[in-house]
Amino acid sequence: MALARSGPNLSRIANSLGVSVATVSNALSGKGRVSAELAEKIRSRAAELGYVPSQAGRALRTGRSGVLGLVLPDIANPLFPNIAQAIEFAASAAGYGVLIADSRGDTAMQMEAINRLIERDVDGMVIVPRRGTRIADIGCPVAVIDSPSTPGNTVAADHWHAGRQIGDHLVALGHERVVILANNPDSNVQNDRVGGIRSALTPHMKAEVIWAEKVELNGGRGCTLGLAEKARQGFTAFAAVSDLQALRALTELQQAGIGVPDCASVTGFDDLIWSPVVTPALTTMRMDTTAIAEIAVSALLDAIAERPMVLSARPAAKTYGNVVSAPTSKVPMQLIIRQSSGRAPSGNTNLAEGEHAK
Amino acid sequence: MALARSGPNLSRIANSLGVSVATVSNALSGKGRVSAELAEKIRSRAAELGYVPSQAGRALRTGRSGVLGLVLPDIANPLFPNIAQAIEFAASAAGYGVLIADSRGDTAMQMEAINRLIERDVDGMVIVPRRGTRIADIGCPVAVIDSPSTPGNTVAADHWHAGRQIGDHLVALGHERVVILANNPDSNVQNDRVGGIRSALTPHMKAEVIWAEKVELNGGRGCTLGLAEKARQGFTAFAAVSDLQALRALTELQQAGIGVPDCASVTGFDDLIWSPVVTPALTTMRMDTTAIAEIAVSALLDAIAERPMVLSARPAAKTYGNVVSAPTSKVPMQLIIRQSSGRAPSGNTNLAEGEHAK
DNA sequence: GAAATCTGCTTAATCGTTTAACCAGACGAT
DNA sequence: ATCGTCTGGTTAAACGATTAAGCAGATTTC
Repeated sequence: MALARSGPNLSRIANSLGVSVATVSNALSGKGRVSAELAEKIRSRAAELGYVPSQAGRALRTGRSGVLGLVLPDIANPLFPNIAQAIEFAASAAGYGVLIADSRGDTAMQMEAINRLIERDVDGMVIVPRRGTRIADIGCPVAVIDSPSTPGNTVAADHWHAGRQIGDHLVALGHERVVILANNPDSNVQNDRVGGIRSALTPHMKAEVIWAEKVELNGGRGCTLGLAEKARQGFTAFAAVSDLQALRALTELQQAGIGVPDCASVTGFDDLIWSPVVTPALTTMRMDTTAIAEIAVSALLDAIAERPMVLSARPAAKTYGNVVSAPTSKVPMQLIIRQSSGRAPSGNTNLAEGEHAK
Repeated sequence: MALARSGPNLSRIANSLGVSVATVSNALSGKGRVSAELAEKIRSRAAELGYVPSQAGRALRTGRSGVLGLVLPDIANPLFPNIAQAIEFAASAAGYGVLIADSRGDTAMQMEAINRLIERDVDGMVIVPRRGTRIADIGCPVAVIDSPSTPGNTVAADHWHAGRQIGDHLVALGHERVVILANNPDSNVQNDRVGGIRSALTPHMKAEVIWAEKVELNGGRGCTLGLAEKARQGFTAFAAVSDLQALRALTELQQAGIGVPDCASVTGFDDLIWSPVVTPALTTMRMDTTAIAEIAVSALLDAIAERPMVLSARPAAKTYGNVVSAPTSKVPMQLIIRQSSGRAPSGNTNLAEGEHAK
C-alpha cells in the first residue's frame, strides 16, 4: 500500500477530478489553455483541499526559490527593525520570503553571511553594508542600501538633504554655534548627513564636529563627550547624526543642568523608538523605509525576472557586479519637529569668554 | 545539445569520476558504504568543483527545507535585533536558515505571518508572541519565547527572578519608596518582572505601579508620567520593567531638575543599546539571548528530527499544539550595575505625609 | 473540400537529491 | 563444497512542480 503523503498536491487534485496534473498546474497558474469552467472547478477544488504549492518542487523545477536574502550590518543598529520590517513587507507582498543573515562584526563575517544565503538559493539579496564595505561580486542580483553618495548604491534615503533640512531648521531658530555629533567618519551615511548640515550654515556661524568613536578611544566606551563644556563655550545647538548620539547629548546636557531646549537644542536622526517618549521629545529626521524597501525589492525583482533560467557561472563583469539600480535612488527624509529644539537663547550671540577646560 | 546547467551537481561529479550519483551522494553524506579512498577522491573533487548541494532538490526529496521561521511581535520592540541575531546564529550553526515574518500590529497579522512561513515549508518556527496571544495549532514544531509563567512557553528569561534581583539591589541601597514603571498589564513578561520586584520589598516599604499605557490614554502618546511629582512625594527609586520606560523616567526626572542618581535612582531592563551611553548610564538587567536562542533552536531541532518523514495532516492533540518543551525553560538574567542607581538620599526615610495620588 | 488554425487537454521529460533494493565478488564458517 | 555474510558499489524510483510537445476534434480559410 502506497503510503499517503502529507499535504494535498497537484496530482491529488488531478486525480480527484479525473484530469492530468499538467491541466491543474495550468489552471492554477493561468498559463496554459484550460476552459473557463474546468479552471474554475479546479480552483475551487484546490481551495477546498487546502492546496498549498510546494516551494521545493517549484524551486527545483524553475530554478527560483522565491526567497530574498537580507544582510544586515551592525546588528546593534536600532534601525534594523524598521528596515527588516519594511523589506519583509515589500517582499511578502510580492510573494517572496525573506531570509536573514547577520554579518555580526567584521567584514569577513559579512561575506560568510552572504555565502550562507547563496547556499540557500536566494534569488537575490538586499544588503545594508557595513560602513566602508564594498560588495564583492555575487552570483545573484543585489540591492544595496547605503547612501546616495556611495558608488554602487541602489537606493537610500537622501541623507545629505536631510542634513540640510536639520541645518535649515537650526538656522531658522537663530542658532549660531552648532556642534555636530557623529560617530565614525568612515560611514558614508554619516558623512552625508554632516555635509548636509554644514551646507545650511551661513559663513559667520561656527560649527564643530565631534566624532564619538574617536573621543571614546581615550575616554572609554560610553564616556562623556564634554558637551556641557561646549555649551558653556557658547554652543547652543547639538545636531547629532543619529538618535543614539542625540540621546547621549540630551542626557549629558540635562545631567549637567543645562536645560533642553531652553539653553540648548538637540536634534537627532532616524526617529528611533525612544525619540517620541524621552523628555523633551526629540526633533529628528524620519526615513521613509517603506518607500526605500519597495524600491529596493522591486529593482531586485526586475533583475530576477530578466535573468535567464540558467545562469552563467561567470556573470558578465558589469561596473558593480550584480548590483541592481533603481529609477529613483534618493528618497527624501521628513523633518519631525518636537520639543528638543527651540529658539536659540537670546543674548547668547556673544561668544563666551575663553574658559576652556583642559 | 543539452544545455549546460549552472552549478556543479552530483551527476557532474559522478560523471567526472566515472561513478554513480548514488555513490557520490553516499560519500558526501557519509551514509552508505563507500571505500575510504573513493570517498576521499569524491570529496576533493567536489571541493575542487565548488559543489554546493541544491537545497531545492534535497528539500523535495527529504521533505525538509532546512529553514526555520522566526515570528516577531511588536516590531517596535528594540529587543528584536538581539533575539533575531541570537536565533540566526544558533540556527546557522546548526545548518539552518532563518526566515523572518513580522506580525506587524494585531493578532490577525500574526496568524498571517505564521501562514506565510508554513507556505514556505519551514521545518519549525520560533515565535515571540504578541503579549497576551495564544499560539494556535500549527502544522510544524513551534518554540515559544515568552515568559516562564506563560502556559505553553518553551524557554524564556527568568523575568520574575530578574525583578527580584532589581528589587534586592534597590533595597540594599536603602530605598524605601519605589515606583515600578511598566507599560501594559496584559504582558506576562512585564507582570513577572513587576512581581519579582515587589517580592523583594519588605513590608514597611511602599511601592506603586504606574502602567504607562493607561496614563497615555488620557495624556496622549509620549506624555509625561508625572514622575517628578512622585519624587516630591518621597519616592526615591524608579524601577522600570523596560529600558525604554527607564529612559523615559530618566529624562523626565532630569528635565525636572531631579538629579539621578543623587536624588532618585532609575533602573531598567534588557540592557538595550542606549543603556550604556546615556548619562548617567542605566543600571539594568541583561538577558542571555544567546542561551535562550540555543535552547529554543535545539528543542526545535529535536522535535524536527523525531518527526516522521510523512507528517500526519492532523497532529495528535497535545496539550499545547506543537509547542516543544526544553529541559531548561528559565534562563537567569544578569544584573548590570551602572551609574543610574545609587544610595537612597539620606534623611528621606520619614514618609512624606499621606498625600497619595489616587 | 482540403488545408490550416484553434481549442482543450494529455504525455512525458526534467530539475537535483536521497534511499531502498539489488548485485557481483571476496571471504569465513560449517 | 555450500551457505551465509560482508564490501563496495549500481539501478531505479521517488519527491512536486513546470512546460515543451503532441494530439484529437472543431472551426475557419480560400
